[in-house]
Amino acid sequence: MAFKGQAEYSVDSKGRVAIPAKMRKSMSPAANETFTITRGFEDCIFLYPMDRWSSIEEEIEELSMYDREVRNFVRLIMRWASEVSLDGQGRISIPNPLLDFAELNGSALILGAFDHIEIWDPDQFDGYLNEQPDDYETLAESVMR
Amino acid sequence: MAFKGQAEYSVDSKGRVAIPAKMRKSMSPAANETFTITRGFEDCIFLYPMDRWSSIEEEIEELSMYDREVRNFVRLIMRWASEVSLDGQGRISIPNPLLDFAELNGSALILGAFDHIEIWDPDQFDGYLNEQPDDYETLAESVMR
DNA sequence: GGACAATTCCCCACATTTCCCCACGCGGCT
DNA sequence: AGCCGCGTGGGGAAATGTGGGGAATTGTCC
Repeated sequence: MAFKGQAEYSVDSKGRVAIPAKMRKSMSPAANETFTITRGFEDCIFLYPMDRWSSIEEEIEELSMYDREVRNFVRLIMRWASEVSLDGQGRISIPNPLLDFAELNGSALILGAFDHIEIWDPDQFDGYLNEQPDDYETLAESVMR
Repeated sequence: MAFKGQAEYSVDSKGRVAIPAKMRKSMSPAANETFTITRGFEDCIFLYPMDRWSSIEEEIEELSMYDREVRNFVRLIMRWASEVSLDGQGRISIPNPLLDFAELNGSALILGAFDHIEIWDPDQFDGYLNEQPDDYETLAESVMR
């Protein structure tokens, strides 16, 4: 089941954020209430359920560490990655480095994004939207063919 | 399980550095809390769990020592290599030659890098990042196809 | 070959951080 | 109106990183 929807929740003083109940329910039991959280593209945080993440790891495993670009990429993706599990209240705690990276302070925008969940600082997301040259209709044309 | 995450820890006067608990836990028991530590690529130190290292040794074994380049490479990689084990507090001690090579003094950046752990001097790593021409998004496109 | 010095290894103790559990309040559903 | 689910906040206990001391080992010099 794909992740859908959005919510704006608070980030408490310990760096914890609630994951919307609807998204929690659309996770496979195989994920064991556990995510791999890492740096996303464009200033946000990605949250992959464990079962989905393991297929990404398989892709990375195919790469050759003797290639400079590969090393660079692996350093960037793995450096920010860590495993996080839901606590009894359905929250995760975001590691400090990622809090800084995404410039989260006080509140967070949680987005369902098909195979993963994204966490944005609300202001950063506004900025991102304004930067995009193409509107929804144009994008659909070029992406969906 | 792959190595993930980053941490900035201190290198004490005896050349000891703690390995983050999360990385220790993602090691196979077959590694027996032992690493092969050696010179890495791009001014850092590589730390391979024993079980992973033995597969690298198998790769090297396939190479022909009658090839000049092979001899050269083998000298470079094996010269710096040594076995280190975790002490009771989850630390390793870094051999002096490698401390000098990586220009470590006082603090170290520990990076999870999938099949190995990297140890950087924080300033060196900053420099490395700044040298890279491509950003994360561009790298991902070209590396992950 | 033996004694000394230096280094390495292992163990213990402390301070901080992280993790897990419990309690409250708001809102929607029955 | 009452109940249950959901997001929010805080406190206590265990785990984690840091520093230092003493014993065993190694290498060196006489």
